[in-house]
Amino acid sequence: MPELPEVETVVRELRDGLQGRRIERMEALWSKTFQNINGRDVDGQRVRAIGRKGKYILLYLDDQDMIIHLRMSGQLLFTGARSQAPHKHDRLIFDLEGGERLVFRDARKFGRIYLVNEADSHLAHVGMDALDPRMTPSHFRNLLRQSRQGIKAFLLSQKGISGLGNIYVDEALFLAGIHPLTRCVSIKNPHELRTVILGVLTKAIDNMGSTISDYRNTRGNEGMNQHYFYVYGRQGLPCKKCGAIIVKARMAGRGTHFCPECQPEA
DNA sequence: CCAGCCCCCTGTCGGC
DNA sequence: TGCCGACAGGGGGCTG
Repeated sequence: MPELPEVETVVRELRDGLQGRRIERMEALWSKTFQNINGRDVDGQRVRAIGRKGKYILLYLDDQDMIIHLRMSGQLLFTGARSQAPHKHDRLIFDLEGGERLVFRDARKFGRIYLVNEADSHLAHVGMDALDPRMTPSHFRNLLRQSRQGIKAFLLSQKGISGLGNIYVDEALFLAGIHPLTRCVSIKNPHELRTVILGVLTKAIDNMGSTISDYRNTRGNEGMNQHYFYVYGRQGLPCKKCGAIIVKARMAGRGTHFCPECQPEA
């Protein structure tokens, strides 16, 4: 479900509603969700700071770091009253000081929450965040030079650059006029692709993310960016640039949407 | 190294 | 209506 813009939207809301507050008690309703690496517990700890790397949410607690990945259907929701019974899909409950409650809801049970000593070292294998200022034009160009993968597979891999998923890869490649199977090395204008990626992600953040079915922000609201897609989910409809019919095909293991005219095969 | 599977799960939708 | 397969914003593991 959530890619960088959806995760960033949630992170900004958590900075508002969770940062600086104490977790009085955590309750696990589905044991697989919570992966406790070092065996300690979070009860009584304060959330000192909140960060993000790619699609990972980082909670810096007093003594440990918590890493949250929503995967396909995970949601973090402020639900208010503690008296109400848990929702069918609630996997983890955080009772916060002051009486409010933060719930991790996840229909498909793919989401994971890790308690680790240091988040940053734990995520060292994840590529640089797409919006990191160090993702300069020359750095991005070098990443493309070093990979022999197709561009869609590379951007989805989270190696080198992290945060893009199936929606925003398809949208960015369309706007850059690049066929999804183009080899990274063969991309003529990496600078332009990087610029397009930044534009696609920041516009989606401005629109509070994209909701296809499951994504909600921490208040349970849908995003708005799904109303502005060029290709994602638009198979069979005319291209907004040239009028050709948008095609959906399986590429890099995922449903892939593109315009055969605007994104010719290399 | 890379592409292509499978798996982890549940819900939804289209076809018959 | 009901059943059944395909598919879904992700990612880890395995094989060829």
